[in-house]
Amino acid sequence: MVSIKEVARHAGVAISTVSKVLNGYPNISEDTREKVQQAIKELNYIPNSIAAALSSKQFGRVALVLNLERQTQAIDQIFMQYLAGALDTARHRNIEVVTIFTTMLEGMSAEEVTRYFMSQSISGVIIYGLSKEDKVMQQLLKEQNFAFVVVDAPIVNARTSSISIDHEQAQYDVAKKTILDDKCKQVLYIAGRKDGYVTEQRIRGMKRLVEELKLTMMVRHGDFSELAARNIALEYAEDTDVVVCASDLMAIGAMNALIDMDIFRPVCGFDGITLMGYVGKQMNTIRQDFYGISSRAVEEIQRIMNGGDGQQIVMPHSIVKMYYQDIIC
Amino acid sequence: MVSIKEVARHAGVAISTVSKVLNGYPNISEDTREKVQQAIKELNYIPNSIAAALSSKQFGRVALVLNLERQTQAIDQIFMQYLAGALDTARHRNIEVVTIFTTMLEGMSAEEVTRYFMSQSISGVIIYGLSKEDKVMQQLLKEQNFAFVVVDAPIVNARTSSISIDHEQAQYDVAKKTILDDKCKQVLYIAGRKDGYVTEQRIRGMKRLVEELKLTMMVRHGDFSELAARNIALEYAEDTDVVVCASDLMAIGAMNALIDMDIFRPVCGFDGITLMGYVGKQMNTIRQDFYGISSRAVEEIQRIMNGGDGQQIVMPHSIVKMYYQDIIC
DNA sequence: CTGTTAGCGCGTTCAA
DNA sequence: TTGAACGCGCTAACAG
Repeated sequence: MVSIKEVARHAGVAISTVSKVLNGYPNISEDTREKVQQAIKELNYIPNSIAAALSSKQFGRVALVLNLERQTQAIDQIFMQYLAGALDTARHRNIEVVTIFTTMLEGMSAEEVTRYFMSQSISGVIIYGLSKEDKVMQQLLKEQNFAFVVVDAPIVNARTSSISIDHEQAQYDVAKKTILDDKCKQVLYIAGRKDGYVTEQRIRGMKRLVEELKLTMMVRHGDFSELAARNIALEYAEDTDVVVCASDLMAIGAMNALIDMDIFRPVCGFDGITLMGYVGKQMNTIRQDFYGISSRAVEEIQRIMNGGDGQQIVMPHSIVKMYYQDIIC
Repeated sequence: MVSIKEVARHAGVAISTVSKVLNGYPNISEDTREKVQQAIKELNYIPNSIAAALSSKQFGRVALVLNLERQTQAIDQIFMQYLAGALDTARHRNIEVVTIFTTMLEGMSAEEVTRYFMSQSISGVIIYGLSKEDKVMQQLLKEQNFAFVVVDAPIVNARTSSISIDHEQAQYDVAKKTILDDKCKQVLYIAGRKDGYVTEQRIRGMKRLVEELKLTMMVRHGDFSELAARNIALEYAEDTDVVVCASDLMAIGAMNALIDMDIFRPVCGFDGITLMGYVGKQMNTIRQDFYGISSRAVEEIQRIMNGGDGQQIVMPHSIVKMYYQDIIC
């Protein structure tokens, strides 16, 4: 492997001069700059980013921590988008990224995870799909040994930023559109897991809407499970005008239940995943730009790693109507 | 950040002694070993893996290159399983891994990609979803500058191993089971993309079966697209007894077509993705252990990085019958 | 504008 | 069995 030293010798300059050219420092004459570039080309020199990191003490790698839920495999699409957004942006900004699934961290204490991160020179962590019950991550967030960005969880402190759409408003918007289109009065709301961060926010959105439009609402927790939503719909949908679901997957479950019951009710979902198209019906849903959120998260983690304060970031959302043709064309 | 130097001072020994203890060298007295361990604990010392890599010149990171297709978003599940398998195993074996999407490499020449990999100290590459048309990757494979493991493509050379199930046999197996169950004679086979590596292998499996059971077969290319498969089924399914598809997604398209046509034909798929359950019907499909394949791929890349020769690895497959209840419970 | 020097944190001889 | 010394490839003062 050809090193900076050989380049320097070949170009007849000092090592540091080569380094300066490499890193675009000022105060280098056009003349020597070209000589160095020439030598680099001729020797096919490739800088060693590891050595550079060690020397500059600019470690600062970023861990992408993905908390995959067992039951919702079908929505891997969301995590894939998150990954794509983060990896693309990190590459663009020259940030080293380590992909980590929480399954790999199972059985480790907060301290062990900290040590692991540190040994990997990780100084920033982006968490996707954080659960309230994840004691270890909660502990890490409290200790503030790293810079954090938490996606879809409203945690903010000196070293932690939160990023997500406005779930309260989004749930309000999509339900309102669905309800007004069909002049509904009685709402069945199938919410997410009781301990989920976004669950409460979305319920608040629904309550605001119910008050505003003078509706009645029944709330049941479907735990983001298709089957649970299906059973809830089977039990309660008949007596209501519309079924609002806190996730696309639950909307699909509810829709299937309605088909089995042979009754029609408007249904709306939340996420905008491709899978929605496979049910063959059309539904309103909230579209989130997962790629963009994750891309933004990387920019934000960099800011915090550089000493910036944690803050809350709200991303825009939109309502889309998804149906079969949208998907397969 | 506490370094090895401080540990040495704290323990009253030399730096090299600490290093030896750390790396489990022999010829260290039990006495000093304990002293060092003690100091490590007290100072909460965390080894810096980057510096260790630089010093030992043991870089050897592994790139996971994921070639995501635009049209098949619904099967992100497969890539997620691949990722999980590779990441888990890499962590277990203490191999550094870099996750890369081919979209990040678009517009780069083979040489640029080589330089990029080298600057990242990447010496092994695992490729998922390789396309025959990917000139850059094909070039890299030819140049053999890195160790390679290619998943689902039959490429083997001195520095490249191939790993996959036996697609010929798997296609044969699942079709045979489906056909024998219903005593079919006329087969509609919806194959994958014409230039796909696995497409030919699976067609061979079908041909063998057709000969053996004295069937007639019509082959059409559905390009792994749900819509294309749907259209093919609409056009030809009526005149056949059974529809065999080279992917689950196409099986879903065919199944939906059959429902629209209001006729019944047994359908079988290939992949075993969760999504299969959402069509609400039961189908045979090939189940691949994506996690296990990827895990094995990491072991293999390590072997090749250590100088082993490329080889072909065949993983086992199985047939499963998937239906709604399997998925949501 | 350029070169010299001193590390970054660690692994690895080679003497002692 | 231990430790001093060197070097991995590079960056960052500082001096010239």
